[in-house]
Amino acid sequence: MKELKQRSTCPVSTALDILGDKWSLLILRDMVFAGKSTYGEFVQSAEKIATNVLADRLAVLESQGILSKSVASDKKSKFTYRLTEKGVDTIPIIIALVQWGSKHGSTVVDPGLMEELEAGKDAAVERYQRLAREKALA
Amino acid sequence: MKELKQRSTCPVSTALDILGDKWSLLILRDMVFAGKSTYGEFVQSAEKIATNVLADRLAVLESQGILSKSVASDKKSKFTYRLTEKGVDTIPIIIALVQWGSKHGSTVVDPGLMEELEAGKDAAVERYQRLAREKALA
DNA sequence: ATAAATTACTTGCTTTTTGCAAGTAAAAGG
DNA sequence: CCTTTTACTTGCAAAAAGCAAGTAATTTAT
Repeated sequence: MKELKQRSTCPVSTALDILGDKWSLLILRDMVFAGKSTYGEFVQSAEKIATNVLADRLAVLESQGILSKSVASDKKSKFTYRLTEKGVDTIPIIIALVQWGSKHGSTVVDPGLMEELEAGKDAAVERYQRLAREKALA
Repeated sequence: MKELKQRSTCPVSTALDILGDKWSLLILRDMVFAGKSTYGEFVQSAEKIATNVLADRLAVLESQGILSKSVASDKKSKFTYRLTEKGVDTIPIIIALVQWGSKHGSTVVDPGLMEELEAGKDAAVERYQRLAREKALA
């Protein structure tokens, strides 16, 4: 397991020590909103993550118990990454980022998601968490 | 001003392009929870930010309209940083990080804040946003 | 059976970001 | 004045991220 440097015992700080890099939360976003689960799918994202960085981030997220890695059902040369409960618990963070980004950035937002968020953020969070848990069991 | 590199038009991505570095959200945390407002106060945080990085982050956050800089009321060699409305809107992100960090990290959490969050997250968010707006007017 | 394609990486090198220690400069206080 | 406060800047080292290419175990196609 890769040892993590903790800057302090503040919860915000420890959360950022794990998730506060340039890519981790974008990988989690792809899992939550795009249903991605493989290395090959993550590589294809719009933001163009470098393959060595992706491999490193996946290893850290797995070692931190945020996602689990298992051999895919169809091929044994393929791996499936799924959110653990600790990973599912990051969804409120990601939703908060969606809201801030869509309000203040020059962004293109899925209208369906926007509508759902306006109708009620907590309900949206719970729905995506439920979906992620269902996937994890599949 | 400093031009920001945008990786994509996804709201999560654009939010992280601005806030997703090692220090910005910790500076905002200090403003929201510790009521800090000056360079000297930010430097003293438990996580020990380097002074050049602090200066750079403050400049970026100001140029992005997340905080405003003004001469302090007492001394003109002192500056006061305050959250703008765009900055106040980051509070839900910070609260989400507090919740995740306190649930999953080895952290020390203010019991009063924990209790308030358990009683209702939205109410806590609104209270801290109200406090930040009051400060901004002072 | 074998050659080509898929899948998930690794390796070596460059660039960017962060970290560290010291120095500067204007203003305030004694 | 002379010292302290306040907010930085500078120069260099270390760590993280970016880029292009290469490797290796399957899996599919011929």
